[in-house]
This record gives sequence, structure tokens and C-alpha cells, in this order.
Amino acid sequence: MQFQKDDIREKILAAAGETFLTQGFGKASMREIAKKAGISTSNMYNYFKSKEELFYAIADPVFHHLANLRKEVFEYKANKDFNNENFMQQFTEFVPKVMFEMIRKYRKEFLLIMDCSKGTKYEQLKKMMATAMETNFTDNIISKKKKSLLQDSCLMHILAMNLIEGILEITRNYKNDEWAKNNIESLMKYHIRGMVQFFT
Amino acid sequence: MQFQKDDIREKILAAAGETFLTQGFGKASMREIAKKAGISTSNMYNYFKSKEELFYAIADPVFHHLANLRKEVFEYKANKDFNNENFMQQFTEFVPKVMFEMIRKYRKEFLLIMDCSKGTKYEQLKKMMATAMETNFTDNIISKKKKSLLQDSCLMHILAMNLIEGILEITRNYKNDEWAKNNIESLMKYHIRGMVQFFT
Amino acid sequence: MQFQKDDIREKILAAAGETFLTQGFGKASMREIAKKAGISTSNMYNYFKSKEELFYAIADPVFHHLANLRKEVFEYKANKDFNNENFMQQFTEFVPKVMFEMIRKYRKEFLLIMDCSKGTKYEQLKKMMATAMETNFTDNIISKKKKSLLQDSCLMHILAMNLIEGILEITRNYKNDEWAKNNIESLMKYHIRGMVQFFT
Amino acid sequence: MQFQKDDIREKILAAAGETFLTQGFGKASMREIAKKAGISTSNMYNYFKSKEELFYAIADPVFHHLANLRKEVFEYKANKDFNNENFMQQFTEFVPKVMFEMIRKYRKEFLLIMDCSKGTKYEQLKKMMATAMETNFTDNIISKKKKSLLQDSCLMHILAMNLIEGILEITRNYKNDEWAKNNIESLMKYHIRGMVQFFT
DNA sequence: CATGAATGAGTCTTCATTCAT
DNA sequence: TATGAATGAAGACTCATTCAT
Repeated sequence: MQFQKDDIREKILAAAGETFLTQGFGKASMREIAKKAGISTSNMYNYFKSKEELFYAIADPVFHHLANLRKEVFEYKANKDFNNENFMQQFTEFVPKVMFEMIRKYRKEFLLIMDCSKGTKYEQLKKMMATAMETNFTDNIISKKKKSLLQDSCLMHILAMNLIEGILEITRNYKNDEWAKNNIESLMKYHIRGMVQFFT
Repeated sequence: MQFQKDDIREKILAAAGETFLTQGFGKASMREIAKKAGISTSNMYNYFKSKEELFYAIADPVFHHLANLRKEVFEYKANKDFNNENFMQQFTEFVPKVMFEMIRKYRKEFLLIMDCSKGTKYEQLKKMMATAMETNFTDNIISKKKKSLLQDSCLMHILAMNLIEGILEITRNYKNDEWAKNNIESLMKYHIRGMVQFFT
Repeated sequence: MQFQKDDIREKILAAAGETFLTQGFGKASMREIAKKAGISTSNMYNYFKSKEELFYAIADPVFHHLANLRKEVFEYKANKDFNNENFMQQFTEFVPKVMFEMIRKYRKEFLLIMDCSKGTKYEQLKKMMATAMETNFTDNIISKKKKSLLQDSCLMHILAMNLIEGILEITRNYKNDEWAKNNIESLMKYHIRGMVQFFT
Repeated sequence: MQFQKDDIREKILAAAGETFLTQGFGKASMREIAKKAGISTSNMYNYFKSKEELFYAIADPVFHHLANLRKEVFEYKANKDFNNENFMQQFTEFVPKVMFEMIRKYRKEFLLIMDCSKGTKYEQLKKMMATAMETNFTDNIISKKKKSLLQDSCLMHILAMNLIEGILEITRNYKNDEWAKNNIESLMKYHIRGMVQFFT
């Protein structure tokens, strides 16, 4: 297997990325990917042993990157004497920065894992991320007085979701680094400021 | 005879709704729907003459409802001496109300048409609604001074999208009328207030 | 069964004739016939117990007519002191006349049984008629000297076929009685004269 | 590998030819063809990407051959100082020769394209050829005096059709080259002589 | 008499995957 | 390594026909 040609591997990955992105994992066909890559369908199986594995070859890196980000965020939290103030700082400085870097590195892959993964093990990732964020928000932003206000509400969940979807939309319409950076910052600022005013 | 027929028709519609909702239009199979409905695949074609028609039998009503809502919103606007104040009123009173009623009536159908319609004529509906909303916001909320701030930004687009996704999330997690009503109101309030503070 | 409504029966027959004629027996569908007739598919089975029977309901009359014609021609032959002279008379006067009358009465049906009967018991009728004609020609026209000329030839067979196809083409393009009569006569004259000159 | 492939390809083509010939394009089924060829239905699609393409793989060569023949006939005409005399020569010498060669090369294919092509783009070919021939005849054979005789008649059309059907019948019953050659010549002679005597 | 309901077998075609070369 | 060959399962949909009402 170590004799695989890297250029072909790259061609397959590129073709697959494109195809998964437009058709979704389920509707994408190995044939189409092979045609786009300019090789035979069967040859793809020398590089990736199934459609799913091919998908993971693209999606896993972002996944691990995202997992690491999560850790970093927690560490950031642990290292500071955490309070509302530096929470806001985290979400208006640190998070936008790492998000931007993530997008920069994994634009297509991020969209893939979040929007086109139905039928794979990452199907639920968006929802899980939203839930994690939601917990984070609920624990850190909301004053005890206002917590009752959220009883049974899913607003926090929605806002977390919205943040993610916002990042996704920026990723989808990406123009250049500057543009992306600014939009991410605005988006985070918008939501964090909104939450603070709404819930504290 | 009539009884039977309606009975089965409903069963098909229910099975189809469920299947489209979980698999999406493209991946949903007539076989699976038939099996869920407890009839033979071929018999479905006595009720709906194609997979697409079956989808539209479910989706068309919401679509027309949404189209009417759009008209109502425009009329609301036309009837008032329109300014920022009653714009906010519209989006914190009128819009939540009609949205709530829509969801109440068309819960599954709304999710269907917005999230599971790839491959049908409604594929682009969400994007189109977001664009319409965006225009509405941009024209009515943003002060001229701040307009330059949005140059090249897609924040407004994202916020419109977020509103829609928010409604969708509420619809997905629907618990009861009260719950839905409150969440919609909070969501609208959150976003409208946020925009006003951000852009005026 | 004697309670069947004649008008519906006629409607079915008309619709079936039209459909068989354009699609052929094999490709014609009971559904389409029913739709054309304005009744339900299942109701057709109250009138004709299968697609084949429906076909025969249209085709049988022509078939029997054609069978009778054959007998008549033989009788004509038997009644005359038969020789080349009155053979030609038969084919330039008697045959055109009965052919014309046949077409007049059974235009669509004749085309049906000859051209659209693949899959039914009349599949071979055209070939059989040609063979019969061929025998007739060979026995009556060809001088013994020239018979050797036809050894192994299928020209006579072709000419018989041509006569039939010619009648069919006239039937297909039928304009009015006068037109049909003239064309049939010309066609017969052309072929009989041709054969005589060629083979005697 | 190459051997195998061509082998199977030929088997498919043979099976398809046979099936199309007996069932017609419309009624022929890929299943039956596959079974006859001794392979799985799906495997056929590795060789021909649709039923239509499979048909054309057989039919196109004859079509192009026929198109070329047409050109040749026209050139023959253009090169000669054209008159009734060499028109007859063309149809008693040149045309039989090329027809014979065509049949020799494309026996099955010719029958296929003329008789079994309903549902394909060649559906109308026979009719078109007949019409072309008819024009040719009408322009070259018929004296002005007799032209009126043909007013409204379709006899010329029938004769053109008859010539084609005659060739088809010879093709159907083909025994050997000698036999075919003789029959074609007789047929052409018969018709051309007949027309001349009839219409000049 | 008339019909909608029902179906199993069949239509063409695509799928992901395996195998021999 | 690379590929054409091969396949069974599945895709949407149509068919002639039967049956209960």
C-alpha cells in the first residue's frame, strides 16, 4: 500500500470532496468521483477501501482539529480565573481567532463534516457541538435570576446552533481571509453581546 | 370504499412524511414508504403518481401558506406609516404570531420543505426566504452611517438565515403550543433587538 | 353479460382500435385504452376478459371477411373454365372490387390485423396470405417454360407481398372511396400486367 | 483481457440483434438479451450504456452505409447526361449492385433498422427512403402526358415502398449471394420495366 | 354495471463493491 | 498499480389482471 501514488490519492480526495459537497454522502456515487478523478472506479478501492472510508479520509482531520479546539477552549477556561468578563473575551477574541484558522485550513472539510455527513458516523456532529456550546453558554453567561427565564426554553440551544450555522454560512461564502475574519468577529460579537444583554 | 381509500391515503402520507423527514427526498425510497404504510409499492401509484407528487402532496400546502404569509407581511407594512418603530413591532408581535400559527398547523411539513427538499422544486426555498428577509432588514433597520460597516459583509444574510434556522429548531423540538410561542417570541426579540443595537 | 351497455362497448372498441393501431398490440396498454374510452381499467374486463380478447373483438370480423373472400375467389375460379384470360379478368375486375369493399368496411381493422397483431394469433396472417397468393399466381400465370426461371426465386412471393403491402398503403392513406377504388385498380393492373409480361 | 471483452461484446451484440429482430426495439428486454448473452443484466451496462445505445451500436453502421449509397446514387446521376435510358440503366445495373453489396454486409442490421426501430430515432427511415425514391421516380420516369394520370394517386409511393419491401423480403429469406443477386435484379427489373410501360 | 384497491412480475437503469488479470 | 468485468440488490415506475364493494 505504500506504493500508492500520492498525486492520484490527491486527485481522488479532491474529486470526492467536490462530489460529497454537492451531493451529500448518500447521493454521491463512487463512479462520479472516479470519473472526476480521471481513474477507474475499481482503482479507488486500492486507495480507500469503501465509500465511507473515503469520506473519513477527508472528514477525520477536521474532526480531530475540532476536538482539539474543544480541549483548547477548556484549557483557556481552566487557566484563567474564569468570570463573565474573560468569558466574553474568550468569545470575542480567542474563539474567533481559532475559528478563523480552522476555516482557513479546512474550509471544504468543515462544510463536509457539518452539512454532508448524513449516513456517516459524523451525522450528529453539528447537533453535538451545538449542545456542548449550549452548556458552555448556560453555565457561564446566564445569571441565576434569569435562569428561570430559560426554564424549558431552547433559546440557548438555538443560539448555539445559530453560531455554528453562521460560521458555516461564512465558510460557504468565503471570499478572502480578511473578509472571513471580519465576519466571524462580527458574528461572535453580535451573539455574545446579545446573550449578555438578554440573560444577565 | 371511500373510508378505506382515505385511510390508506393518510397512511401513505404519514409514512412518506416520516421517511422524507429522516432520509430526505432523494434518499427516501418508495419501497420503504410502502412498507411503512403497509401496502405494496405498486399500490402507492394508485394514490400518487410519482415520488415527486407524493412529496408535493405534503409540501405544497405549507408552501402556499408561506406565500400568503409573505403577502400579509407586505400588507402590514403598506398599511402602516412605516418607520423603525413599527418595524420592530411587526417583528416582535405580528411575525411571531403568524409564525407560531404556521408551525402549529404545519410542523412536519415546514421541516420537510425547508430541510428535506433537495431534488424537488423547493430546493432553494430556504435560501430565497433568507434573501427576502435580508433585504427587508437591510432596508428597514440599518442607519445610513452603519451601512458602510456592512460593506461586503454577509452578517445580515447570516442573521436572516439564523432566524429561519431558529424557527426550524423550535419546530424540530416542539413541545407544546405555549413553549413554541414563547421560544419564537424570544428568538425574534433577541435578533431584532440585536440588530437594532448593532446597526443603528 | 347481456346487460352491457352498447355505447360503452363501442367506446372501448374505438379507443382500443386507435391505440392498437398506433402502439401495436404488445405496446398498447389497457390503461391507455381505458383512459381514452373514459372508463375505469377494471370495467373493461366486464366487457372483454383480456387484452387479447379485446384485440380479437376488433380483428376477428376482418379475419372472417378475409376468409370468405378467399372462398369467393376460389369459387369464382371454379365456376369459370379457368384460363389465363379470365385469371387476369379476375385480378383486374373481381379482386379489386372485393378488396375495395373490404377496405370500405374494415379500414382500421384491416390495418390492425395485418400490421399490429404481433403477439396475437394473427401474427402470421400477412405472411400466410402472401403465400396463398403466391401459389395462386405461380399456378395460373407462369408458363411452363418460364417456371424454371423462377427456380429458387422468391420473386413471386415478393410480388404477392407487394400486392398486399400496396393495399395496406392505400388503406393507410385512404382519402375517399373514389380515390381508393382507382388506386386499387391501378395497383392490381400494374402487378398483374407486370407478371404476365414477365413470366409468360 | 482484450479477448474476453470483445468476446462478450460480440455475444451481447448477437443476442441483441436476435432479440430486437424478433421482438422489436420496444418489446425487447435487456433481461432477455442478457440471458441470451449469458451474462448478468447489469453487466451489459458496462458495454452499452442504454438499450438505445445498444440498438444504435447495431443500427448506425447500416444507416451510414445507406446514407452513403444515397450520395453515390446522386453522383451517378450527376455524372451522366441523364435521361430515361440511363435512368433505367442505373436502376437495373448500378442500384441492384450496391443493394446486393449492402445486404451482403448488413443483412440483419438492415432488417433491424427498417422493421424493428419503432421507438428509436430511425423509426421513420423506411418512410423517408420511400419518399425519396418516389420523388426520384416521379421526376425521371413519368412522361408529362401521364403525370395527370397520377394526380392524387399514391401509386408511385406504393411502388417505391414495394421496392424497399421487396429488398427487405429478399433479405429476410436470404439463401446465398447468387440467390440474392438474382432476386434483387429481377425485382428491380420488374418494377422499373413496369413503371416505364405504365407511365411513359 | 362500475370502480378503486391491490398486487407480483416486469420495465430500464444505477449502485457499491469484488475479482481476475 | 490499474482496470475492465462482473454482480446482486436496489432505484422508480408500469403492466395486465383480480377482487371486494
